[in-house]
Amino acid sequence: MTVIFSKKCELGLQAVLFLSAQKAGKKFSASDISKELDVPREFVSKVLQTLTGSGIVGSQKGKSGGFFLDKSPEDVRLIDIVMAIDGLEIFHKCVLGFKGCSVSEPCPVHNKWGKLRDETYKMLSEETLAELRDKTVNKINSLKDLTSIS
Amino acid sequence: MTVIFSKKCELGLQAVLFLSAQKAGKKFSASDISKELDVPREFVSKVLQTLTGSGIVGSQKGKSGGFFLDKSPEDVRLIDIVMAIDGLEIFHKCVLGFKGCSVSEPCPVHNKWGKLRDETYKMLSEETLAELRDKTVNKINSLKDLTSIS
DNA sequence: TCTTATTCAGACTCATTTGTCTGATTCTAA
DNA sequence: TTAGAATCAGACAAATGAGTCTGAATAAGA
Repeated sequence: MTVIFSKKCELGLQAVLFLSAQKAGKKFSASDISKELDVPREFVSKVLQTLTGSGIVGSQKGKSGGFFLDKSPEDVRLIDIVMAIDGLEIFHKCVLGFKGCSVSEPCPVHNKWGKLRDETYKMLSEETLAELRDKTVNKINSLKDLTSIS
Repeated sequence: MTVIFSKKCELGLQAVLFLSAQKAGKKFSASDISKELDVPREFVSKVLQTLTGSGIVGSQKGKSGGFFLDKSPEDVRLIDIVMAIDGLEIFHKCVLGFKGCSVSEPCPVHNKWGKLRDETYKMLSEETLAELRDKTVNKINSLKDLTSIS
């Protein structure tokens, strides 16, 4: 069970954050990323394919190829990745699953959730990867420690 | 795709809210509830079975039996239903899916999500079914309109 | 007591999501 | 130009969760 996003989306977010923490333009194979994030190689490959389609990530085939961030970190926000993989549906549905939930026919938590939902959206859209860089680098480094311990 | 909770949980929340909007102690068959909420009869039955196990809902077998709210609405909160069906796992996991996410090794949105997560928990736990009653009754009535139109 | 309506419980099927494999493609370097 | 190394892309398989079915149990009412 995931919190909000699908596994695919979680991995997409992690992979892009990983790339944004590296030297700009450097390429990483699906294997590299798979080791860093401790997830199956092919799954990385598949998710990054999706992001390649939306222009966030680039890929180069052939020897010494790999995946890389294809946009400037100033131009990418977490919400872009969510949009590319899961879409924005979750920001438009009733948290209790009621049909026809709206301002005029609100569910018992409509207003409260509306506020939280908007803040979640804001959390994902107000900072760019560039602005998140320091935090990202710290987290990525801590992952290395995790895998070297185990 | 659901927002946060599983379909089972969404239906459980809706069914309990439905029961809490009715005359106390009145029994409803899975069919009744299924028609009201426009979901499959057997699915209602299955989800309410789960809630029967945790004592929130009661059931009576045999003719003129059915499901009913087995606790006073003052004693039930939405979080109780979430707990019984999905558990509290989502309140303890990293929203980006990072392994080992914690205060000492936070992900880039750790603090922001922590706040939103706590407020979500609060949304589900600060009001009882009794306190939500007016809002619930309104919503349940609007559902009737929906089905009668279609 | 007997019939009928109804739930319960668990086995089952179906759909979706997650994860894996393979062949074709592409690039590098000799 | 050719061989080798690596990715891409899409087909495939497995796992999970959603939803359905059936038979046994149970209670009400005739």
